[in-house]
Amino acid sequence: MEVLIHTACRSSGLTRKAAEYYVEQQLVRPALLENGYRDFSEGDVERLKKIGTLRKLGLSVQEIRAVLDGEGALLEVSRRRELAMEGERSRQELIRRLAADQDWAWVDAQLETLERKQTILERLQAVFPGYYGQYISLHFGRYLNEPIVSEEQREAFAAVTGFLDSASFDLPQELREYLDEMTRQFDGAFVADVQANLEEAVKDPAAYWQEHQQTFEQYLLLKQSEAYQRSPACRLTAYIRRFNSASGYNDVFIPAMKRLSNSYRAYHDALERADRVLREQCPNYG
Amino acid sequence: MEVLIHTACRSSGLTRKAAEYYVEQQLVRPALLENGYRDFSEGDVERLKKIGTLRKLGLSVQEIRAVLDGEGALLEVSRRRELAMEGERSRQELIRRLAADQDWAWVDAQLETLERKQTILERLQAVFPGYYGQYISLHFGRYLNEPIVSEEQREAFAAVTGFLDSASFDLPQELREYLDEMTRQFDGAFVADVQANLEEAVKDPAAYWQEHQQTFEQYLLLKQSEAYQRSPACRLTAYIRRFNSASGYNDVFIPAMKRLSNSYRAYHDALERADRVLREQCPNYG
DNA sequence: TTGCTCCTCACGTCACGTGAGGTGGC
DNA sequence: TTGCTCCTCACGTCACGTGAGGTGGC
Repeated sequence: MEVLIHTACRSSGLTRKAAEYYVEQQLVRPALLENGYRDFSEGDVERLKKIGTLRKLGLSVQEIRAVLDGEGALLEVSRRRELAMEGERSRQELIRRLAADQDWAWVDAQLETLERKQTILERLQAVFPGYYGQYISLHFGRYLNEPIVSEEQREAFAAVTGFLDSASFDLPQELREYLDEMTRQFDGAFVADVQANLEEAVKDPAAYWQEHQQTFEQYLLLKQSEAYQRSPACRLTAYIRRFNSASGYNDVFIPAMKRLSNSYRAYHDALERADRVLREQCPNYG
Repeated sequence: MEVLIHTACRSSGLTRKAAEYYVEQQLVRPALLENGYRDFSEGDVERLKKIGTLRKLGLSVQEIRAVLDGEGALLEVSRRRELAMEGERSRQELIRRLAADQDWAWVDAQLETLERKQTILERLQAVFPGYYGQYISLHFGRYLNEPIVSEEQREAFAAVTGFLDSASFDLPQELREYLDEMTRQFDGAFVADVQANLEEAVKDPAAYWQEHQQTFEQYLLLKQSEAYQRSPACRLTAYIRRFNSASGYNDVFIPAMKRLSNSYRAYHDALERADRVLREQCPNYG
């Protein structure tokens, strides 16, 4: 029995025009009968249902296309939207402020800072895939809320975006999957936690070392084990290390970030001090 | 000296096409020179700047029109967007869940609930103005996360939207301003606070009464003072009381909410019990 | 033949961007 | 006259909604 468009729409919950549009966009490809009528298979109707759900969730037809023929796509969509919503939240806050005190100049300045931040975070997410990219952009996002006041900062911003536009972090498939697996639980709360921990460590590295000495030593021991040497974790670390030194991440991106953002410079300097302390306390650390 | 479009754009930060569009939409009305060229006054350029800012904040041209010729409009925009973002957040959460466990049917059910909730909240905000509307919709929003399973609930939903579509809460200008003033600090955190307080009171009204007896008694005393009787607060309370009994709020809306949402019924029953207890403890309460 | 479904255009939406083609000013 | 600015169409965008006009099936 043929399933014509009316029936297909009733069982998928779409309108006729919507279904026709998805057919035109080749999201579904119903069979064509001799008289020109479309015949929707059961699979077609299932696809229409999913399309409807994804549209209600706010995905574009392009995004739906990607989701329907690849699992991982939904994750990338989710990351992009998370970033967009972050921007929306900031803008909403600015609207409230503007309504309260009518300070147009201040709002303009904030908007400019916000736009720079979003530019950098978008590119970071484009370079670093999956949850790892999300982690990276949450990490740097914290230091991108300052206005640009000097020429040096303007130049640093150009250097940052220049680097990010040309960088490519192409993990081999196997490591990409491993990384996705490892970072699956990197949501906002988790990252905030890591960040807090890191800040504590950086602030008073000696005390942190005292408290977590055991954990550290176990970790270093693990790193020297043969099992670790053969593990994907080890290959991933090696890949990232190579990327950092070969791509310009260490020599171009990080220095530019330090020039762009005072708070990032402060953080990074503290990190380096902490690193030196750890090396002193723990000779086989590096 | 005339200011032609190129100059006006440079000093407002817009593109020529954007500025032309705003002129076409009558957001600015530059003078027309004999040769057909547009001449932008200083005021026009100021308006263009503001338009640019508001567009970057995400307002539509319609909304900008309202903001440019009435102060309060920005507040209404802010409320609408707050509601929309609330929906966005929920949808984002659903995307994450879908990516994690692929449970399409569950997501569909959540989307349906979400849509009903948004429908009701939108109308609530349309009926009740300003921060007061925001408070009301935050209050009821908490009880609108349940799926519809029975016919009675379906009917109750229709009754709720029917009521909200026809209700009108037109405060006299003077009371409207007073209400806006009073509720200016009703943000999310404040409402959560009030809600928590209320829940505590409702759970164990006797204990709550013990603890806050003084405050209550002062409040009741105040209400009997002559100053209060002449205050806008008193007139506002009277207006709301009249609205509640005359519009169908008490007789249609609240009963329908109780049929629609189990959690609201539970809350409301507890509230009534608490009310009875208070009346017993405190004879001149009602 | 009558109603109902199906089909394919065509036009509108929103805030512009991207030209094209023509005129004014120096 | 040359180059630059100004003007006003016209068309495209995204995911459909709203018809219009014509055909197929019972």
